[in-house]
Amino acid sequence: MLSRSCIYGLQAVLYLAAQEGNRYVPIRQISDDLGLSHPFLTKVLQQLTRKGLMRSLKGPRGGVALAKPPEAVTLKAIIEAIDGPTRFEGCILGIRGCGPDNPCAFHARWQPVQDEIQAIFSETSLLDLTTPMDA
Amino acid sequence: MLSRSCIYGLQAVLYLAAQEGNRYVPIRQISDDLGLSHPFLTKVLQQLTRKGLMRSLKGPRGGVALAKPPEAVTLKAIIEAIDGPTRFEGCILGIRGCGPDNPCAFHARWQPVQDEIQAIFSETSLLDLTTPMDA
DNA sequence: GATATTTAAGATAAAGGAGTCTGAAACCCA
DNA sequence: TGGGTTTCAGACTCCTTTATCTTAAATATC
Repeated sequence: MLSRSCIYGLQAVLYLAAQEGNRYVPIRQISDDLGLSHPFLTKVLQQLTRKGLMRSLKGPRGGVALAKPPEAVTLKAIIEAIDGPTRFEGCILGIRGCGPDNPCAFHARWQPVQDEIQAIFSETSLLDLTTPMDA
Repeated sequence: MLSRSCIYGLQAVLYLAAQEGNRYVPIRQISDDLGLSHPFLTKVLQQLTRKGLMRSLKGPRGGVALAKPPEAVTLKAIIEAIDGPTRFEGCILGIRGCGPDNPCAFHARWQPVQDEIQAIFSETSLLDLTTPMDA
């Protein structure tokens, strides 16, 4: 449903959001703590850095950090930066020409679910996932 | 979200469900009408035949047909036959150890959406998609 | 029975994602 | 200034999915 790259990226930014302060954290520390491949996670996080979602610093005491406060970063922003914008858009059955003008048979039933998926990713910030829900 | 194989399979069974009667339809006719690759669609439909969701007949006037009436076949059955059962299950963030006992931070928010996705695929039959919704 | 038609099955090829490796660049610290 | 640390960039490998090709098997029609 989400690519592995995307899952790694989300886990990493949630890890960063849970850190005290906003200091640089080495990718090695993140990959070790989350049990992910270090070279591959590095590749994924480079995408986030290039898109301006993270800052990075080379050298000792370097690493990666969030570019914005956790409440200003949505899951959607991370997902789109890694998987691209088309992940949850378009006709799920891939029917040619299906759209608002010419909806396929499944369109009316699926649209509400699709809207809900989009909404939950758009509205959930990293902060939401680092504080208890019943707060 | 769904594999291409799965999308092809769904389009094909919906095509069959929309046919008058339940006669055999050549895969070539389906692939031509839907604009899909014939050899690849053949491979996909073979999986459905092996799983008992379709019947097939070789030779002239042969082809494929639904094994059961359209109201007895759910989208879920098709999806599981092609993509396997794990498509919409498990933690969407791939967090280790996430489950009902030890839910991750996103679990409570995502679960209702996941349940809804499962429900719509389980409850929608091929017949539902060949008759107008407001019937 | 002969022939044309259609699916079945297996091997094979192409493409993309996942993952690794190496060297370079930047940076801190002594 | 020198050395160790860490990200960056690119090339490279591996695996799964997608797609094609070829041959065999089955069947209707003549």
